[in-house]
Amino acid sequence: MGSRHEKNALFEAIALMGKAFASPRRLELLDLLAQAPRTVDELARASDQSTANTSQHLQGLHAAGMVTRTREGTSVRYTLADDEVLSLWLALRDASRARLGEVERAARDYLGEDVEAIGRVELIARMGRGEVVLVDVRPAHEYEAGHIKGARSIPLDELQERLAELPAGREVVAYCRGPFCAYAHDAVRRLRATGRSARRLAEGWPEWRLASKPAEHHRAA
Amino acid sequence: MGSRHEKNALFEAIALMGKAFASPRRLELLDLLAQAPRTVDELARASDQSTANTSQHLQGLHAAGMVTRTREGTSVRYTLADDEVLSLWLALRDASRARLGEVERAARDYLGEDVEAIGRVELIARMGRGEVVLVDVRPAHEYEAGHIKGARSIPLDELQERLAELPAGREVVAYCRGPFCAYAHDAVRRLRATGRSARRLAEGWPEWRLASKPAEHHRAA
DNA sequence: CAAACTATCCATTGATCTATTGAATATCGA
DNA sequence: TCGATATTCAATAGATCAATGGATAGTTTG
Repeated sequence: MGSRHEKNALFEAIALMGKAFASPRRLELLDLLAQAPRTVDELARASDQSTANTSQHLQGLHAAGMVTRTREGTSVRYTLADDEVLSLWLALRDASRARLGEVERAARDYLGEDVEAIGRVELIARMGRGEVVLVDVRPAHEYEAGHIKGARSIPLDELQERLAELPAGREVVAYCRGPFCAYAHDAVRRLRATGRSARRLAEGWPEWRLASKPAEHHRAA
Repeated sequence: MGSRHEKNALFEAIALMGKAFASPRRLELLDLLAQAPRTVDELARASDQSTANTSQHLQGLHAAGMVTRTREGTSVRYTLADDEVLSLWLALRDASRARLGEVERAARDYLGEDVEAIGRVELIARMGRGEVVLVDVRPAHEYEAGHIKGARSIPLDELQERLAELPAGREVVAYCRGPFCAYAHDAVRRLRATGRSARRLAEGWPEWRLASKPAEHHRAA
């Protein structure tokens, strides 16, 4: 006990979990799972990689205790293990954005020109006064897996056809998966192109949900 | 914009930071830096690895924006970049402990038989009533870099010789670097061997400091 | 300026990780 | 039971990473 050997073993064990965060593919899977549980096949298609590869990465995440799986008939559905994993992923994502120029640059390239955002507190205030209509532009099944109270679901695909559903007088606020998700940006651009006033919510559903939870610990700068 | 290529670039950029957490050596360096800034040479000796290797890992951490460095004469001193990095490391450590049996096992092997611990709130209460004496058993320079208010420094090395400094009537509470640090465990065992009543503080200095800070965000399950 | 010291660079080696392919397994429905 | 679908396993080659030892560069002291 107390020797170098045991100490190494300890850090190696912790690094097992660290390694899970070391591959872009796995991070993308985590990001998808943060929205809703999914099957291997769905994840493979959503992340544009082979099923075998997806399965392997999912097993890596499973070995690190970060996801759980349940068999559903012929397919296997993976789920994020718990909110601790979710918050860890969000913290890593935010930290990397704050300190790596590459991330910020890649985000700009991916998201296109920034569109005006609205924050949590302002949204709550304006919703309370009935001044805005909140729209979840993620795919329908992600909305069904959980969404901000008071939001209506209009997946980005269907936005053009369903414009009429949006009351003309009120500002539209769109949200999606999070700060690195292009859906809300896209939605706002399209809405503005039709002359409506629209903004995007700065955060996505997972962040909103975590922030709404009774904080047990509190740790993060 | 919005293509698969840009999305890949984004996740690759985030993974740059994830990779920093993927090596046990780097984690050990982070753990040491969480206590106090140190030079390359100090880190190399504290982690039992070659200077060249230590330097390389430190540069990796630097590239990920997790540490800063300042030249001090002939040597270079590395410092943890900020509390966001610290809390990320602590969160990873705790999460891995909670979900990987390997970590818990390795921790037990390293720490030896568990000794009775005292929590934050109880300690504060008892200190307020003057019932306990709080001892920081880390190396002196870590104490100097920051310590719990009201604690006195008695490095583990010097504990035997300085037993007389501890008032006989009061319970002794020892703390050190954190839950995976053996110093406090050791100290408590030795104190008890001399017939004193002693417990270890469940957390270490970095956790204490973070928990005492005004929480800005709060994120972690 | 030279000597001593510290940190970094560099090339090499061995180990580990990733993606791919094709085969194997499990479940469901006919 | 057979065929179809979904997932996992096994084997491979290519890429990346970690550690080593020796050379190099920057800083202080004599």
